[in-house]
Amino acid sequence: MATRTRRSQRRTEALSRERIVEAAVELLDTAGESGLTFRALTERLATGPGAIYWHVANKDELLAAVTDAVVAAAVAVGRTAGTRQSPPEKPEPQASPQDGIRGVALGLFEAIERHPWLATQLAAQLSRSPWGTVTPRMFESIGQQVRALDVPESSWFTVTSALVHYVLGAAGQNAANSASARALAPGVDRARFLDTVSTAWEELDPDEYPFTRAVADQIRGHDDREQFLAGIDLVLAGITATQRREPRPGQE
Amino acid sequence: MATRTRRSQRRTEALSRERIVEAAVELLDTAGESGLTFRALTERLATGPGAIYWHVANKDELLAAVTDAVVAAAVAVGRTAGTRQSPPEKPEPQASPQDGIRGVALGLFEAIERHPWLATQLAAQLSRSPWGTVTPRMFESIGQQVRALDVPESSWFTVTSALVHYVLGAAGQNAANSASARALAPGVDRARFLDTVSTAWEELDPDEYPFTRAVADQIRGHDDREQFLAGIDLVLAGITATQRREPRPGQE
DNA sequence: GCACATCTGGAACAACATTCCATGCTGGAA
DNA sequence: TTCCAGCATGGAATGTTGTTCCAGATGTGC
Repeated sequence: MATRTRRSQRRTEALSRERIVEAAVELLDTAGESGLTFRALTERLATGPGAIYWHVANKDELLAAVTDAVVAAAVAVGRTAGTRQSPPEKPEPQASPQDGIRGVALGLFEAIERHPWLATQLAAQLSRSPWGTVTPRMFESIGQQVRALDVPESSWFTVTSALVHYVLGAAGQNAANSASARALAPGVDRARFLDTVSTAWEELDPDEYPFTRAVADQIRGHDDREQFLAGIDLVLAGITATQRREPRPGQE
Repeated sequence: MATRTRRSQRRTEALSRERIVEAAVELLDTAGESGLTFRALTERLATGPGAIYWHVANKDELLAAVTDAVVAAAVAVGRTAGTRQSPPEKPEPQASPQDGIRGVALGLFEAIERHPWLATQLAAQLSRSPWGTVTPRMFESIGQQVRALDVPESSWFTVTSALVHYVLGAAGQNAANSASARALAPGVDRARFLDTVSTAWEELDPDEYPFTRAVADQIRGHDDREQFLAGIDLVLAGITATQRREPRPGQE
């Protein structure tokens, strides 16, 4: 607790909204959602609550800013078609729109994997102000790729919404997996964790859960990322299937 | 505040886990997520904290129980193919699996619409214990319909996951809409709310948000439920498109 | 060198989840 | 009936949280 060097540090590393957000992200990553408290923040930034409250209105606004910052970085990475830190000289010469969508989706997927708290926060932020700054960000990144498909403009909104919603739901669930896999077995491979889940599902009531028991074994070998992309491809296939036909099918 | 009749009521309406969960749901519905406090619970149940803690371990467990109860009711309704309170005598004679899936999805959709806090809680519960009691419930309801499609067994898990994930993401987002529409304009129609959002999107930076600005106008007339089902149909179309082909397409 | 708005941090406060414990109640045994 | 064991209860007390208040420090205009 460096209490004596504060005055000389004052303007050397001045407090700013960005520094607060940065510290909050680190706290969330290391200590989890319950680890982000104003007291921990003041200690980490060697300051007092008043200083923080001068830059952010309250905890909700801080969480919103944190979520927005991480999402912004995620879709920025995703926009370069999914390869992490690709050299910006030739940004994917003839990447298909499908690959672009996979890239953005994977960017969000990996962001949630890196920051497990992001799943909950995304849901919370979308509930609090659904049309805030985070929704347009994802909407824009995916929508730009949708526009590159041969989808009629009247369907842009619906199609993009479907993709965004799938990404949100899937990434959230998969982030939860990796989070508890990490918590349950820090060093052990996730195979052990998946095996536990699979066994638990196999022991469900046969009358109530026949289907879940039947697919329980498929959990064991599965790869989160592959399955996530398989879902994306499912939606993409649905898009091309329903948008390419001439006027409309008589009955589904 | 009936403080005097407590002793005679003691065993008349005994405290139970179910009564606590029921009261918690009502509190969440009327006062929002922040309205569910142990103090409010004790007042509503005319008891003390110790009595509640005798039945539930802590707030997290209470929230898990509450979420599970609401989800269980939702998929039970959805399983009867989407029509609310249909007479149980003839439960949908020749309903297609597609309609079954739409029914279960709509059941969850409407549950989140009725209980706006459910979206956040679902995300939180899935993050805390992803393979708890709520995931198998949704998985089973949708999976039983997937099995009725002509999908090969090897794809059951992937296909069902994709559907569940879309439902979670879409229902969460749409619940957020109706929630803030209600909060913003209690009596006014949601057209006014959608108009506000649309205008906000039209005023975004043209360089950063060209697509979002382009589709902003499509927000105005759109119906949450229709769009939700359109997304479901998109995934269903993708399923039939990719699963009906004989062995496998050479390249996507 | 002086005043001003900007910025800081410590102390104080209300609300919260949770724990503790003395007391009440109920169903069965004497 | 009377008693007792143990399930069940509710009020008081505790520690932590988000948030507010305010006296003072800091750097910038004169």
